[in-house]
Amino acid sequence: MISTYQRIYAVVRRIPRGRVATYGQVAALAGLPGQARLVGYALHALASGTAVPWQRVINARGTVSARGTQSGGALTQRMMLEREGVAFNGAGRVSLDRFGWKPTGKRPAAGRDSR
DNA sequence: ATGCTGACTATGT
DNA sequence: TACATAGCCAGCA
Repeated sequence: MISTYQRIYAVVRRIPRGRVATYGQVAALAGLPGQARLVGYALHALASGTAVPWQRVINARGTVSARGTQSGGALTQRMMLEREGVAFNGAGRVSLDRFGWKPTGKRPAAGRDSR
């Protein structure tokens, strides 16, 4: 039996490397429009060992959300994303316009700088 | 069964 | 752009 969480994990697993998706985005794809909190909570409850690129899931602001415990975990996540090719600006934010994952398969044309 | 908490988002100031 | 407030669902005590 698949729980709501399993659904979220499935969506997150579909995020290609070098791309990031917002909680709201994943929530909508998982069939939970507006329930971004559940996505974050699901990832929090994510058991170690589960193959889910939770690191590619960030908030709508393009920043990495901090999780109560495990201080610095967000920092590690940021490092992993940079390793995949995701660039962070001085404010520690990611340009969703360039690295935001397009579930529709549509891509903002390769190599497109907006600013 | 009820109540609280939680990796969020949208809107208003 | 940043801060504050309201709404939402699932899991645990």
